Amino acid sequence: MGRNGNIVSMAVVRRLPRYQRYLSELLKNDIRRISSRELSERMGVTASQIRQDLNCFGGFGQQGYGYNVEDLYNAITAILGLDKSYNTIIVGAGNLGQAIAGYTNFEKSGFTLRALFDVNPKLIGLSIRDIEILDVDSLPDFLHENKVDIGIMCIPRRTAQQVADILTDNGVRAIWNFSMTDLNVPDNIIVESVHLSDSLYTISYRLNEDELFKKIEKERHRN
Amino acid sequence: MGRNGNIVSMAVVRRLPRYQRYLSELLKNDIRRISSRELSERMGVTASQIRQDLNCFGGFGQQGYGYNVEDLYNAITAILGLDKSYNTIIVGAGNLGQAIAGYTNFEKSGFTLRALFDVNPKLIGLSIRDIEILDVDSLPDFLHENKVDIGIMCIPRRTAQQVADILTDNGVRAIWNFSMTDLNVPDNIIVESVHLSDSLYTISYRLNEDELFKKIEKERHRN
DNA sequence: TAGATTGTTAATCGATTAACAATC
DNA sequence: TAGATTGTTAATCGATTAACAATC
Repeated sequence: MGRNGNIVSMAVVRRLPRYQRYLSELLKNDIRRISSRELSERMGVTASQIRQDLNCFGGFGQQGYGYNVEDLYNAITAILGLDKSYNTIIVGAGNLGQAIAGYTNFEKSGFTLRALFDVNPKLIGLSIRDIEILDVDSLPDFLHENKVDIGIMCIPRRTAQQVADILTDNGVRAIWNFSMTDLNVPDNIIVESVHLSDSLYTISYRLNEDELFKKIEKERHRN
Repeated sequence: MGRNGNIVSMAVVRRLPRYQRYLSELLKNDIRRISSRELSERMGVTASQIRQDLNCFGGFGQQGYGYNVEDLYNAITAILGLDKSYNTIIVGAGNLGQAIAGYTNFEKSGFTLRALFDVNPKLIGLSIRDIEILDVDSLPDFLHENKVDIGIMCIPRRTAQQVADILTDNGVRAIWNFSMTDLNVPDNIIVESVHLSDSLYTISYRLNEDELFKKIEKERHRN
């Protein structure tokens, strides 16, 4: 068992959705079979890695043949839990919350948005795709009456921990966190954080790396 | 030099913004000095890792004392290139594009949004924070006339590669990609992809992992 | 000075890649 | 059968952690 309490390491798990995307493309192009070598060339990874990754979950290929695209696609879809459905809510119905609420692709993959919540009286009562924006004060009551699997947090840093506590205290099993802060939650709760600013700052880092190390080199010579 | 052409490994680089966030919190709370051990306890990482990471860039601490919070904060800010400014544009002014356009925090960190682009005639001509939404057809001309460092792509998969080509052919040095597809770009172009669906699917995976491996175990017994 | 804590080297751990026997 | 390609073991590589001399 990995350090995150995961059976399979997160390094592998994070590659699975990408495999699914590429297989879905192959399916669309009516490609019926594929070898790990050919898939590896398309994806820019090693064939070894693909075979190792898949074999965490079972032997999906056939020696001398490769993999049946449709079977493998279905297998990975099931591994990702995308053959099941999930109730979600969004807390924070600002621009980002509304953007995520608008992604109908998530609905198609089995993630059903049950409600949005906000503090802003101007937003409360409005609807997005016929899903109402409710007062965040009613969140605990809503969670008592509705089974919610995933809470999507799109609120400012300030109130994030407080909302996370409400979610985890009321049966929500996983949090998709867009608040730009880290959350403290019980061990059995899954947290997936998307820190947009962290992601952006890696870009500015990389834009400056060469210059930075020229400067560091120069300082070293001085001493 | 790392495999991404990076001097410092991306594993380290991706931790830097988090260090900066924690140091900024310490600053706010008027904490002047901190040891790697105490910071490690707050952040839930090892003190060794913090010292190793920082020493990729220089010796910022002092034996027997620790680190001066303000100095270290400023150093990491400079390492991340956040002491400089960047011109950005957003291609795709839908919900997500508008959400990102609305993040005034990015402006504060030196990322200046110069324009948005869209194909939708209903959006073209509108403004967000006084920044106009332009016709995507005018994108090449705009890039000729304006130095743009970072192109932020919030468009559907279908046209993503095409737009990426326009950006990279016209002097944009980095792409922050929210289109749910991989992009092919020249080696010298920086791409940072935020695959929201990939992130979400790791949650459904983790919600089902235990059950999945019970099933796999059962199948193994059968054979 | 004595205590604390860094910067850095060495040891460990985990992830990736290579190799190849098994087998379709 | 011969060729191809898997599943899996072994080797390599890189990242993390531990240890400790240097030094504030």
